[in-house]
Amino acid sequence: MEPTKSELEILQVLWEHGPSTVRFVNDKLNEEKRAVQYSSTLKLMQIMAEKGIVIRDESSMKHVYSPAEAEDKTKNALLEKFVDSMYKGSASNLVMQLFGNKNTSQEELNEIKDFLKKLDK
Amino acid sequence: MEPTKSELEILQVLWEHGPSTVRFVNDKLNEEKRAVQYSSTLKLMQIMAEKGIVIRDESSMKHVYSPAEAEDKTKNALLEKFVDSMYKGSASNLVMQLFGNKNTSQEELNEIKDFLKKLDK
DNA sequence: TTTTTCGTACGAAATTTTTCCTACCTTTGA
DNA sequence: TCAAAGGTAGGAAAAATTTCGTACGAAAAA
Repeated sequence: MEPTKSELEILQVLWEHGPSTVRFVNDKLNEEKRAVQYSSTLKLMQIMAEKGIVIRDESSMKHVYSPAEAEDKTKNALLEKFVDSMYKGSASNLVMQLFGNKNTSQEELNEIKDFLKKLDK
Repeated sequence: MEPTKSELEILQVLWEHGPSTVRFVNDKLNEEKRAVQYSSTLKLMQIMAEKGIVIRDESSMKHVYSPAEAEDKTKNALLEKFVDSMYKGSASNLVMQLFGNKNTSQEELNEIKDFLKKLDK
């Protein structure tokens, strides 16, 4: 299913740090993103568990949550949706946009070029 | 400002077809996306005008709406946000994900190659 | 002229998403 | 033992987004 904006933030913590408790995720959000109450994070993660976006291990009192799907799979789906809606499905258009964007560093651009060259072999 | 999901759909019609009336946009949405009432599209476009996302020409009775910002500028901003949140700001990671995905075709790759050649000149 | 069609304005409802209060249970430590 | 700290559950409210009914005016057609 489709994670909402806030749900995505939580997924990102789980991706980065692995299976986590609500307390841990909430702390990270407060450190890295924005102020949010513990009970809000709890509620959201409960909803995500209901939706099947995350899996909850209840064996210990402190429930441990993990992403239900692999990071890559979810990201691919979101990326594809983004490309579809923003670039009519054309990945090359997206890349061209990236190269036209002055915020993309030269270093990044070189990495991309190298990567594409290798792919071509 | 940040367009919402529905607002983005409207922007896309405006980008593709140029300055348009509500009627026109609503027709396109119904053809290309999903059923939606005229008054809903009208309301949304009015809100977008208030927010400054689009500009409204009221000189004729049929108001004509255009995007307030260039398509590229808006898309760059959204792309950057996407890269930041999903790939920690690494555009090359995004590209790798894109082409690690089996759905991206050889044709797409060739387009990019051509594009890069031209860039190099 | 009169009716019908097509436009905008606006308020309010519906839906989705987010936030947090409160109750209550378990564990910890004084 | 028993208070304090820390956990979950659940409901409800708040906020954001989306949808649409209705009123009303202008233009076009009959």
